[in-house]
Amino acid sequence: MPELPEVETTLRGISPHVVAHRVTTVRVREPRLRWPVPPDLARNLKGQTITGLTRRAKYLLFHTHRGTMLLHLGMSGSLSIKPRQAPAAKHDHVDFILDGERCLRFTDPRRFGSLHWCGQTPLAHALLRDLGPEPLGPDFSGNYLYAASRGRRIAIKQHLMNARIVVGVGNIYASESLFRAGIHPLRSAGRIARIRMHRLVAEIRQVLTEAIAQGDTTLRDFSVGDGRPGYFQQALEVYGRDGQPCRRCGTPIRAIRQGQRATYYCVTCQR
DNA sequence: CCGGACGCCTGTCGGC
DNA sequence: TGCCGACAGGCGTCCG
Repeated sequence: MPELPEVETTLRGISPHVVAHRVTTVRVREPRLRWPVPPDLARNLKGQTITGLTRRAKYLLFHTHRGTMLLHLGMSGSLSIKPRQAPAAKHDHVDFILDGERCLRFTDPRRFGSLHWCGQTPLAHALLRDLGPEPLGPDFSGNYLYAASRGRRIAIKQHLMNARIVVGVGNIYASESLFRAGIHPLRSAGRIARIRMHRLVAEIRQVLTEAIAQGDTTLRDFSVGDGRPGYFQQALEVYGRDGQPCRRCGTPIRAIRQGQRATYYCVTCQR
């Protein structure tokens, strides 16, 4: 399910229910996620107050005085806030009881998500250590992306989805931002001019920002975890529009495969 | 170092 | 209707 905007929306939705609240019980029904849920996770977290909730790439970081829990939603994961005694459905794998009252529930049909426990320096964790800059942060600039693309023969679309280059640009927004920037997804990263990289970075930031804003709107209309929109019903320009006319020029949108992932683009608007 | 392929899972959908 | 393969928004790991 989640690309970065969905993760950010999840963070904003659950934050008020989680931050400054105490985890009184951890219930792991299914430890077989992408990696086994650490056996000591419950012991470490139990009794701790969540002092802060942050995000790095698509990981959510639950901070406590004893350490930090990392949570990744994988492709089909979601978090919801439920009453303490809410009956568990099929893919409800982990419950965190908060103040003995409410329940933060992790649901994930495909079990590509994961939970980790790490110490006081979570950013040093192996999964976070080598990640590139945040797409909405100050370090992600046209100059940076240009420099990070020198000598790279890989297609720009796959380059954007490389978390060592920049985090949080998933399959949907890679296609969408390349369309907005007028860049062909198959073009070699190393053969894109600096000025076009500036444009591309601006479009990535713009499309992610719009999606997050839409998430905020959605949050106002639906409480966290009635599981409402899986992903944003945003007006996507190319993603999933194979054969439909380009909104800009009318040429049918084309679908191809790049590294086992679907790519959508307009042959006329993107060069 | 780089780039490409694989695999972890379940659910859904289209075609026959 | 039932079966079967393809595919799904991620990403760490392995291999050449």
